Amino acid sequence: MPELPEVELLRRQLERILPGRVIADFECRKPKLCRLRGIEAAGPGELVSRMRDLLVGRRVESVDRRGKFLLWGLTGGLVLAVHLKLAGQIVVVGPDGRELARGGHWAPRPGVPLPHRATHITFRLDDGSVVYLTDIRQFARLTLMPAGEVGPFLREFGLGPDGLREPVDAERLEQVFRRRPKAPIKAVLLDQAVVAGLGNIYADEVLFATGIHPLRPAAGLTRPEVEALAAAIPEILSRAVAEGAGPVVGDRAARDNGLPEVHGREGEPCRRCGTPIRRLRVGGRSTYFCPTCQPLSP
DNA sequence: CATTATGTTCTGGA
DNA sequence: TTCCAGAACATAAT
Repeated sequence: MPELPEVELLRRQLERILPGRVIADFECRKPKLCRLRGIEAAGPGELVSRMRDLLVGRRVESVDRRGKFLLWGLTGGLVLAVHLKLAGQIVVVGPDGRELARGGHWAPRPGVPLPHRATHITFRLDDGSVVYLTDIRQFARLTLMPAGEVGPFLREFGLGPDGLREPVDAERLEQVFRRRPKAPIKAVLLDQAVVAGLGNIYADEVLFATGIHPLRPAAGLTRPEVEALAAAIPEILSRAVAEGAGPVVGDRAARDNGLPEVHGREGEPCRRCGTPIRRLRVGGRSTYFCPTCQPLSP
């Protein structure tokens, strides 16, 4: 998905729109995107209608975030957890047809009329505005559950501390790293148990900022390197939020001066030393780094 | 046609 | 048994 910064930016938009609104209708054309948790199981054929019955008439009270999950607090003690995964997108259109919010990944691009053919879920609100969830790859997930289930639900994903709201503890990082003797640090940073919210782009950014080669075994990092990582993670994530995050948004000038500094810049000169940025594959993901600033041996 | 894509989970082999 | 790389998920853009 969208990584933490983009989810946070979307959360801030939704927080100005959704709270106070009542869900007037809910439609879903792809039942597999929907889940119920801690609520009496319905047959697969009844899942969407059950979910609709539970959602319609409820007021949104809050829009929270944990890692890459958006958490909509609803009246009656229910919470809707939304995960956009790789390609999910939320667009809110006001009663007058004007766009009020947009966040998530690519298709459909701005200007493409909604609902798009990949718009699988639609919420109609009591003031006439509409929330569209579009996902060209159908990986996004909506889970409706009682508020008491949120803790266990997130625990099942092994979510670690949120990369933005809690300081990252170097001590704990070191412990987690020691349990992965051979895994490259880049792969370990993608594990949401380490820091919830880091994804492929910002894992690269954090390693560049700290001068650590992505293939270094996590367990082999020195204490000062782990401390540098712990400091860099919240710093980079909050900077990304401040800059408006994401290579998809942002104009050319922002891209030249702001984040991302290495990700997606193969062949471009490193901003610090001028060496061409290189790309390799780690854990199946494209990984960008500066071979000079991020040496393989410390 | 081949490659790539901001995420997560499962499988199978070492 | 633990750990890790790769495949799978489903589709579009380049």
